[in-house]
Amino acid sequence: MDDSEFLAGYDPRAFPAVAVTVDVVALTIREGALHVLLVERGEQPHAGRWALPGGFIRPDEDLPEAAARELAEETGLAPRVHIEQLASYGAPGRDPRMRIVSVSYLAFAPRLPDPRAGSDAADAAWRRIDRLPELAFDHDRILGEGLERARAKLEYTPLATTFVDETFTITELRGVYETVWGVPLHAGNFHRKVLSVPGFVEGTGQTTEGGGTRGGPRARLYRAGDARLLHPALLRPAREEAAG
Amino acid sequence: MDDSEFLAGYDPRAFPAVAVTVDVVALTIREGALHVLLVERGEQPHAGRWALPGGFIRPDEDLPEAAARELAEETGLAPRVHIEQLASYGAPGRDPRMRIVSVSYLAFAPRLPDPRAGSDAADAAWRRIDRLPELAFDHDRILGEGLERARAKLEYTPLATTFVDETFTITELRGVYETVWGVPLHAGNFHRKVLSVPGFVEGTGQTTEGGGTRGGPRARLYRAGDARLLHPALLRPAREEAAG
DNA sequence: ATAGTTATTCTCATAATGAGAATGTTGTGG
DNA sequence: CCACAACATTCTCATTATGAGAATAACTAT
Repeated sequence: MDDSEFLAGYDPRAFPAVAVTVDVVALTIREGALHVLLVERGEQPHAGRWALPGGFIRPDEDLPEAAARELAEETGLAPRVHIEQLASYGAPGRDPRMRIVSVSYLAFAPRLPDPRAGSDAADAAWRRIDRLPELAFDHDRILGEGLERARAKLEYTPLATTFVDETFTITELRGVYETVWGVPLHAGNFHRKVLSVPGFVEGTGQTTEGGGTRGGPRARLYRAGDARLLHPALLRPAREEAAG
Repeated sequence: MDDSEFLAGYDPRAFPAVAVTVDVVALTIREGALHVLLVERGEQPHAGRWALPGGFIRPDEDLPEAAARELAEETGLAPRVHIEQLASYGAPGRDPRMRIVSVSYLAFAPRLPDPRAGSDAADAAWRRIDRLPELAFDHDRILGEGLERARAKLEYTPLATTFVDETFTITELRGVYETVWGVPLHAGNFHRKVLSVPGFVEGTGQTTEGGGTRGGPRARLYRAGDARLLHPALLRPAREEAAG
């Protein structure tokens, strides 16, 4: 196999230009619904279509920095934002301009302010996950994988706490699970579970000022605990699905 | 913030060259120990050091194809190899030659043949995970993340079956878990668990030719079932660890 | 006050796990 | 050929985790 061995030694500088971008799937909860940050493209290709915020990495910038910058450009970097790498995409034709490899990031954040459009975007907005237009490039796929990652991460990490305020009630936390997973959870069992997992939440000794708008007792306030992983995990209710 | 908005619109073609490589963390089990495929670098930088197999992507090639090609160049592409994307790394100084963004892949395979060195490698070999030299570039970190991913994936997917032959005994499967996790498992409980998870394995109706070399009954043979996920998962024994 | 809401705690049945042991088969060494 | 050790497989029993429903009590609005 001289041929393949020769090609393996190919000179990298002889390659056509490859550009690397980061794209961010930023999720937050607003008005009880899961939202993703989108920008309306102002330039070709796909001008006028909505897309994930993102852009080219800079020469002196590491990947996570680039992701944080892109997010900050639209939202003003909020405190307590969790960012993690999602996946990379590099199919030859995914961007018509040139060969682009995109590294995607997933961000969870508590109620963020309304975004403002960056320079290359016509508009930027938080959009409900369940009412989305078709996105530019392969961003539908990236968003889909980000959502699945987010849903899975709620199971075995305490990241749900990054969607709520510094202190929160068990019911608010349950609301995060319910809106991200899209299923109702048993209030009593959820309560028992959250309090039984070591390091998930810790009590503050305080309660809400008053009951809910429609009544009910004051709820105790908690803050995030120091666990990085939930043991045992808080699993999604089993879907019926057959094998496959 | 005109400044940041201006920079966000930066022309990508004005960027210094970025090269994209794929690196593969290929794992297999040989003689009861977990091994990773490494190549000894024949060229600068890091000539003489061991590294993960990898190389530059080609212009017409998608990322997963590039990973499969790199793996095949060293091992001759074996059947039943599972490959999945791991993560990407792009810190500005990680390769002294130029800005390189590396997309890493994780591969699981049953007993693969001895590798042969590719054109740019002085040597290639399966090396025991527990007796490794310090690797070139940031490959120690990539390998570490690959190992953790592999250990986690055994918990909730049937991927352990990709480390064994087409048909296998429950004890062989248990051996995979024990060597990847590095802990002994209770034979009886493991047996019960594997057979109780729907779609994990299916019986072939056959047994091994004879008992083990030191005695014991013939073991039943199984093949991988059609489940993609294990429900409920087969969790690692809880480590004692305090919170954190 | 009264009814409707909701946080929190309980109870009870069932599922899943960890540990240890029993049962029966098979290879090895007398 | 026989006793024994090794090992696959099955069981038992205690403990833990989960799902469902209900009880208790603290609040708001009427």
